[in-house]
Amino acid sequence: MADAASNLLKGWETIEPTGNTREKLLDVAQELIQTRGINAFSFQHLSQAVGIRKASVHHHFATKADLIESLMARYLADFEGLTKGILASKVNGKTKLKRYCNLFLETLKSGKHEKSCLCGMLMAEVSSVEEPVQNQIRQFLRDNLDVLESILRDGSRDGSLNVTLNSQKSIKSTALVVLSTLEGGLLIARSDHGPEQFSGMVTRLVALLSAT
Amino acid sequence: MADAASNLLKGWETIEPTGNTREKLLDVAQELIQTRGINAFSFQHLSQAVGIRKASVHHHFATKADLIESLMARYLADFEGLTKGILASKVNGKTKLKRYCNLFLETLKSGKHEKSCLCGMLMAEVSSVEEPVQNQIRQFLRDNLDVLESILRDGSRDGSLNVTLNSQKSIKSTALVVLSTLEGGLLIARSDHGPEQFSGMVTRLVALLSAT
DNA sequence: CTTGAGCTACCTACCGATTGGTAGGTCTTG
DNA sequence: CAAGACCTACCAATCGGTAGGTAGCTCAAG
Repeated sequence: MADAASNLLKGWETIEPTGNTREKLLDVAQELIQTRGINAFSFQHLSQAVGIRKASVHHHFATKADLIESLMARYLADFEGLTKGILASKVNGKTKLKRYCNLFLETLKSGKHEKSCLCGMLMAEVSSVEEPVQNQIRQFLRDNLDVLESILRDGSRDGSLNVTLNSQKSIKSTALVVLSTLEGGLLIARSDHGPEQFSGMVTRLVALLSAT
Repeated sequence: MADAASNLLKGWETIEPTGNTREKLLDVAQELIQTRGINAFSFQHLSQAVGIRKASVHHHFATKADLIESLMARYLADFEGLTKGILASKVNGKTKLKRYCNLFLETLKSGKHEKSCLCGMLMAEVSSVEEPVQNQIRQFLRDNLDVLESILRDGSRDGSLNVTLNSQKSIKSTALVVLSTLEGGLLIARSDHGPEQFSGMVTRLVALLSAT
């Protein structure tokens, strides 16, 4: 590592298309935040993991707030793509609900260490993020509650889920129960008995909402 | 249950609580962790809030890990007292469940800023705490799941709650769903629409588990 | 074809502030 | 006088961030 000069020269031969470093920084930052949290990761860790110097990270993201905002924007877009895929699939509501829950399970299982939802981690440390990111968090919640509401409505219509639809408030509350369960379940499973525990919980949650 | 404070002492001749400074330190630390998280509070903040110097905090708690361990020990004991009171009360299971959920609502509403569950915050930042505290977290989870299981069993017996009891695994999973919902709901409500939102979610959760 | 301005991406070296923690002294009280 | 509680003064490490420089690429003007 001491011969940074030769690293520099040899590095350029195998340089890849621009934009790659920035994405890699976001990838590592996301993994670090999902495993450790926002206040337990630093530009130092980030730079070491990616293989560039700390100051170079600032070239891509001026401040930590900028980094997190960019990261959340990407996360929101990714999640929206995944949920749209589920909503568009031609299966009944119960199956859609299962698939939606599996997004969280996959998050927990992916990577070397057990990860939580990025937005869940930011919610826990919400007092440490700037206002733009707080708005992004609320956006994530609104998006997901809308998706869940849609799924619950589908399931109620096709008879696979049992949700009382007479009250507009009721279905929104049910969506909130589901999202809360998934977010809380991730945190608990990560500290306790891992993906298996989470998976069992999801099964029970879906059963609670299923038609008898 | 062993008092963690006595672990710091060679002998156990000083069981009696020392001056209230120590308790005040724990109070402030708990409030800071519940609002900001473990990595966003420092001995500096703590000393300023209590009105003593930073070095004096170290007189009461040698390290940050010691502080958190003592804090969690107190929290576990407090929570156990509260839940025992609920379990012992002569009301039906559904009412017990409502009262249990209200413990979390009260946590959210208490204090100047909106607070989450201490254990929920530690779960989010679990990678930043030492092994003894990780064990305390798991203890908290086990205690609460046992309490919930007991409540659900009561409600099933007296007919106020509708939980399929044929499977031992089912009732444990249901307890986990409830705890996850409460922990996740605290985080969401704190970032979104506050105690009202949480309260509405709890109402829906109880309804989902109620006898038709 | 060459030159050089301007760009991106990265670097070394530094900044003040804050972190958790320690050494050692002072004051009070039983 | 012993011990608990609190103090001042310090430490190395790390934090987010900045200043200023360099290597390679692109592209237009001479």
